[in-house]
Amino acid sequence: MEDQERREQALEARALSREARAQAREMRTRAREQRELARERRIAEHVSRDKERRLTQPPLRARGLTRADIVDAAIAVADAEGTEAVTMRRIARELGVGAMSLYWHVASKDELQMLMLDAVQPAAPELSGDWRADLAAFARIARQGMLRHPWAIDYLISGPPVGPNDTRNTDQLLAALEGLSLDIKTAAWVGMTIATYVAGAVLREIQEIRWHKDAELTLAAMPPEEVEKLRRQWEENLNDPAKYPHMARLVTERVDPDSPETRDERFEFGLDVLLDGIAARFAR
Amino acid sequence: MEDQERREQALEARALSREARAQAREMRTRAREQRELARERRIAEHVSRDKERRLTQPPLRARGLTRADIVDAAIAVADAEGTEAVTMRRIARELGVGAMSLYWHVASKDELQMLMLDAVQPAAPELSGDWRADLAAFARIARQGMLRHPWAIDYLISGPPVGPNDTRNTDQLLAALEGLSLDIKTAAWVGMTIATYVAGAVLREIQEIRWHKDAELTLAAMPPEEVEKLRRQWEENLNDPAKYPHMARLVTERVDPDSPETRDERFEFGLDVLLDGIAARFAR
DNA sequence: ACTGCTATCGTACGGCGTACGGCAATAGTA
DNA sequence: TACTATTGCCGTACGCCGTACGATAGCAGT
Repeated sequence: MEDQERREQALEARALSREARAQAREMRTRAREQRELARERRIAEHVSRDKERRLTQPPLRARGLTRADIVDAAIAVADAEGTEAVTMRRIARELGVGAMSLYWHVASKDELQMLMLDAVQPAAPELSGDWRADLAAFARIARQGMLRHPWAIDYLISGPPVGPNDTRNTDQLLAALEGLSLDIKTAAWVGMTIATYVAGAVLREIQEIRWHKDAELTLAAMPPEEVEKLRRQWEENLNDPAKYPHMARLVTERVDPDSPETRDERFEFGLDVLLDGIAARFAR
Repeated sequence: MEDQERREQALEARALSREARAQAREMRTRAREQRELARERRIAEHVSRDKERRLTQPPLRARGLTRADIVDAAIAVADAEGTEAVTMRRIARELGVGAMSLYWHVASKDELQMLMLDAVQPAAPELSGDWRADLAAFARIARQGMLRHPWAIDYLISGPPVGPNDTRNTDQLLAALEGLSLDIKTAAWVGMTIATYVAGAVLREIQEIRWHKDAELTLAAMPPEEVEKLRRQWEENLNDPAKYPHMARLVTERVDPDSPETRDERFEFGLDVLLDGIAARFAR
């Protein structure tokens, strides 16, 4: 076990004193309250649209429940409130039916998640014939699709790797690669490499976004002098040239590699580098 | 909403008949049983090692519970049985203490997950000075670390993006990039691109592994003629040149892009392409 | 009038995270 | 030595979760 030592080293922090503990708990509670407030605000935005939909369509009970209804409702809940809010009971309430009624149409929550995931796969782009442009368009669309439904990444991990829409997109991706006239195996691998980069980028970005939002709320719940102290501490920690000689340069030159403003730019940067690599190796 | 039509199209499947439904349920139950059997077998493998550890160390109650004990136990459970098995009650049982005792040492399950994640970050490799070799070594170690603890990906999404070990590794990654003598921002972005590729690869691979295992168990629980029918159906579906003209080539040429045997090779392929891109753009 | 199928739902079970308050052991102080 | 405060641990309870099971009510075919 070579990481044994590192583990212990990472956990040397001792238990806090009782009052520090109580204070921390209070802060957490406050942060949670902030989060819930934000959630409610977010829901309020969605509510009008939902109500409209409810009014312009015939009442559900008249025309009967369908799989599509359930999936739509689940997606709406996930979009508005995130994965944790997606429960069978909640979806049923949203549709005005009993919780167990859903199980007539879907076998389990897992199956529902699969259906949700496949339902939000964006359509592949039109192909121009320029492999590089097409591949880039592919990557952008896939990324945008995932960022529009950030909850999807939570299900991506547990579900099966392909649904029908996913299959069609993969096929289109292979089509885009025809311009390079590779053998089919190499083409599949190149396509997979692009998809891999996109998946990683989306993963990182969603993680960033969530953490950013969370940190904001937590900070909002703290007294300003605490915030200032924390910021200073954080900066000093990173700026310690003995511990992190290279990270220090980032701080002193005021470069924030995780800045939200450069998110798109960073994605394009990596994508470009990757396409360069493909071109260098395969373009005739 | 441009994906509205696709969603409906993807969900046109009608409700199943009663007996098909019952049969499907039975199959699911059988598959679950298989899964549980496999889980128990897996646990049995781990149990001896754990017992040994339990015996060679002083009993916990004598020396008192620590954060590190809790994190270790949680990691052990996660390694043996996956994320779902990691519950506060279970960890406590594993340690021979009450469930609520854990909360003296960790603030919440979320904090525990963060600690687990940081604890299994592998150490960065020694640097050779050859940027390309160093970057590749980095990527390989990061990947291996995650594959050794496949549950980590589940927590990666929800947790904050950095812990102490992660910070140190990032610093080392920047160090490896010094050979290219880039400005710090570009270096950070290049490093991030590598990390992104690795994250995506790990995500895909773990997804693949899980699905593979799951499919195996499901198939094992089905009568052989059912299996054969399913396989034939699946192949015909993919082989339909009208629907998936390019996927068909994969089937006819007997290329399986998701084959477990080529997992390492595929990772190296993409990594190589990416490094080519970096070299093409930045190597002097 | 009777039968059987479709769709819906109420109840209940076991498990989850964790708030809260109590308790024993220990340490600090007079 | 006696008293007190702190630390570490834990039993109970609450409100969630997914979902098994069986009971309907409406409807179609005979």
